[in-house]
Amino acid sequence: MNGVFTQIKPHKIPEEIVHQVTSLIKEGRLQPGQKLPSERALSDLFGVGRSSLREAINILETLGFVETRTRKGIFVRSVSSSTISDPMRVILEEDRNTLYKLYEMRKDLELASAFRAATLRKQTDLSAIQRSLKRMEVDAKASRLVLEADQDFHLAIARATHNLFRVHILKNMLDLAEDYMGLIVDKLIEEKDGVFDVLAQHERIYKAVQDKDPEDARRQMDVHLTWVEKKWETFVSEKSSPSS
Amino acid sequence: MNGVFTQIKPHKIPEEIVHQVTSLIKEGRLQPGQKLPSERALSDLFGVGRSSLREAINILETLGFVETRTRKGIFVRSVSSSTISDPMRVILEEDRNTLYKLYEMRKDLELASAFRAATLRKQTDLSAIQRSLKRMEVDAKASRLVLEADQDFHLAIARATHNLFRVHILKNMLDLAEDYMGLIVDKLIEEKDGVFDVLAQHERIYKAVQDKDPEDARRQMDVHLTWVEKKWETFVSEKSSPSS
DNA sequence: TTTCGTTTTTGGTCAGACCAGATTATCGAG
DNA sequence: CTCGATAATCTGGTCTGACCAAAAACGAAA
Repeated sequence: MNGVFTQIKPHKIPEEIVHQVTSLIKEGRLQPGQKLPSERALSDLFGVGRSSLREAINILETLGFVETRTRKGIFVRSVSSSTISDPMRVILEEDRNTLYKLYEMRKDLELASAFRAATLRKQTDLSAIQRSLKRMEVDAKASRLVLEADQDFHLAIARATHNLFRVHILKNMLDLAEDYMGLIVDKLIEEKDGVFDVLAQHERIYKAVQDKDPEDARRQMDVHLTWVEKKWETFVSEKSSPSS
Repeated sequence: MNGVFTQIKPHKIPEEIVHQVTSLIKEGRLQPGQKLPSERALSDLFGVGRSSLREAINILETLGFVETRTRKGIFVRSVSSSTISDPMRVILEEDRNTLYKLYEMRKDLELASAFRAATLRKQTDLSAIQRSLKRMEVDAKASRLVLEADQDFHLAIARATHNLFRVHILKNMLDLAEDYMGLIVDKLIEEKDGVFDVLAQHERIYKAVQDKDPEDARRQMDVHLTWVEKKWETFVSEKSSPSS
């Protein structure tokens, strides 16, 4: 029965206002740069108290739809890129040092994935993994960016556990990592034969999964991710103290 | 020169509050699920008017950091909520049988948590864990619901790893499980001396963490979660085929 | 101990007030 | 009639106090 019924929520006033205004903006009836009436006027127009109106404006502002300039007015923002605020992102933005915590979690997650994949993998999973290996090899030899193929591999492992949640969470973390580490992965892998080291590690993981050896799969995954971590650390420390 | 200068903005009160609260969450001083003081109390604590406080809460809510439940209070959300839990909910709603996949993931997560906690735990963490043990014992003897104390224990373990993401994601999963399993945990534990079995298992985990024995901590956590899983399975099968 | 009704608390909302800049209106000097 | 200084007005930001309805906490009766 669960999930059949839609939540009935008492429509709060600010939310209602937010809905109206965003609709107007989306329809183009409110143009970017346009100045809205004053708070007092708006609260009259909507027939609500000023506090409720202000709360609505606050929401609209943090959503990026409008911008209030003190003592000047409320303006419709031009570049209202639908920024879906993700608290994880906010935290990462404020403090880059939490990145390695994220990596730590990812590592735990992937060790477990490798372990389970080694037991649960089917033939189609193996093919998918192999395809990602091939792709990386091709990209590497063409000295092209390898990041996508790398993500493909890791996601393929997660998929081999036939657990959707695992795939979702991993994907989420990979996205976050990509956004905040940038192309660092590519950079630190590309140097010299880094790519081929990675490739070899991937292949060992694949082998263990293929051989249905959970312990080894986990170990190889550990080796791989730890290797990357080390590379990353030296890369960062070189950057921060370029004592060349 | 661009990007060198920081924007000087007249510090508006709500923004200041938002900053403080997000910092507290990031530092882990505000835990996911935790209830904040009431609006009136908070406005006193911050020394601002209730309207300013409310605007701050509104911003925090649209940013996804807190959640206000009307007439119940303001609660800290797990930072993974928006990004991770929504897709998970969809999956669960579509197919209830995926619940055990969720449990599988949780298990992986917690095994890793126990492992790391055994290394990283500090004295204060041990106290916190012990407190949750005590609480469960008291609740059990008073034959009251034990679910909260149980969650407390598992969250305390996660906290002992000093990894914000781990705590938030676990909390998220616990909430999901609670929503879709209901009070099943309590039901299947309450029968006979199930509670005290659980308590004993918890204590063994605690012991391993205290003794800084990662391998054993993981093993004990495995034993515990597998035990619960088994209980759950028999419970479900009895329910679905009540051949009494 | 349990149950049921009362009091308190909580978030949601409104009205009115004050402040300090920004805007605009006003009006006298040139 | 123009220009510029001054005053009235408007704006967003903030505070206080009040009321409502539902939830939670409390307490008395069973």
